Amino acid sequence: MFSVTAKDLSSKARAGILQTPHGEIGTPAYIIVGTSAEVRTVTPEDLLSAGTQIVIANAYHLAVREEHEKIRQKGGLHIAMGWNNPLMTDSGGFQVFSLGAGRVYGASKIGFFPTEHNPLMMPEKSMALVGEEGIAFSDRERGSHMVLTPEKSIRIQEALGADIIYALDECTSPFHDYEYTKASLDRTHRWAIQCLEVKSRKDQQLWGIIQGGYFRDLREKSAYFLTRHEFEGIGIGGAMGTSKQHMREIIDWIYPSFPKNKPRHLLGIGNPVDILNAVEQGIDLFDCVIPTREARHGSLWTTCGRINIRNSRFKDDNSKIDEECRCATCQTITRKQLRTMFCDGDLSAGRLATIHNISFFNDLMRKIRKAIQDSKYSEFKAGFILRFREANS
RNA sequence: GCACGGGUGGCAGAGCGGUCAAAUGCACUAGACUGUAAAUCUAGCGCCCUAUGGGCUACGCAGGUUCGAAUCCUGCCCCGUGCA
Repeated sequence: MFSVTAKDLSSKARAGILQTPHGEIGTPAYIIVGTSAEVRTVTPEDLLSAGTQIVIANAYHLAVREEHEKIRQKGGLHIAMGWNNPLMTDSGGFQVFSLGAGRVYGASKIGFFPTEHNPLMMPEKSMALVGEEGIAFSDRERGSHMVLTPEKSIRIQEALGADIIYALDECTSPFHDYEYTKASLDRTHRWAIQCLEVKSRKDQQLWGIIQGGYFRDLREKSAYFLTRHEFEGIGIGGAMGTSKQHMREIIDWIYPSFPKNKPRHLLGIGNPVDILNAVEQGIDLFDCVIPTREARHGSLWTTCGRINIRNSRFKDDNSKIDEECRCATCQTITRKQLRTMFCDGDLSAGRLATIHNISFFNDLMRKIRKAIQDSKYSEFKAGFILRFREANS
């Protein structure tokens, strides 16, 4: 199912091929996020022409309004989305964080947290409550309520029918102390086993997720545990500490447990620099909302750094968004034109920006693969970052 | 001509004696966004300074009342509606 095809000589970076019933994925790869069975603003044709290899949708968001049943009746996610290429679904475990601590404190997976607050002391503000059996989600505004158990998550993901599915986990946050994170980790492991036991479709790969926050022994324990069960791929999830250095350490801690022949997915990461660093640490897969969300918000990624296309300095800029980019957007429109569209509230601006950003990230991964195959990864990385940051500052 | 109603920051539109450099929305200027409750959110938006504070000029124009006026009074100039 996964094979390494090339290794960089001066780092842990590797290139490989991940096989699925809907096609192969060359790794390192970027998984484009399509939470609700669509990548916002963009068509499957757009995705393909932007070099997309694989898309990830979300079990919670598709099940909270019973959408997964309709998708099952249609014949599955591939058909419902019009995407006859590799697909992945997330279990819903991340929503413990995003609808809990993330929502209550506006926190993200990496970075500063106001540690004087502890979401455990304010459970009424959270939309996700965790118990031994599973997660209880409630949305008072929308009046929705649902319970996600390991088995339920698998059933939903089997109804959706993605090529790769995830075991239900609990994504903790840096708010949680060692004791909580440890208890949560043991629970996530029990859930992971339940998912393995309950899984019935043979055409889907089940992957497990390493948790443990920024606690070395917990991360090592989790990595050891998960890699010794029959998961076909390994996700690295949860709180990544409060700095990029912490994330780096976490990956280093768990690296010794990684089986060489299984793909490693750093969930929810990230931006180009994070990716370049993590690839060097042996990571194969990434996914993040950055390309799509930021595109809709007017942030465009280029080889010379990120730009906000709405800035007035692009008012008369007749150059391409990125001179090196070959995406459909860059072939047809200038910075000035795209800015005008954004400022006019033209909805197709979001689509054009999304096409470009997706293309940029897919292209970055393509270059990374090439550099690894040529065993010039460190050189490539240094050159890319130099240019990326130089022009951006 | 008479009678009402109204003239507020780039625009729309609150305020109707002090807490008003003036609500709110739009526009504008920046910023944020890392397993998507995000086509969203945050901040700034009269001028100047020794800038989590201080000064100056402002609510059609010109006067007046008052300790104090965008807010009250008088005249003038515009705009809308009705009646001649």
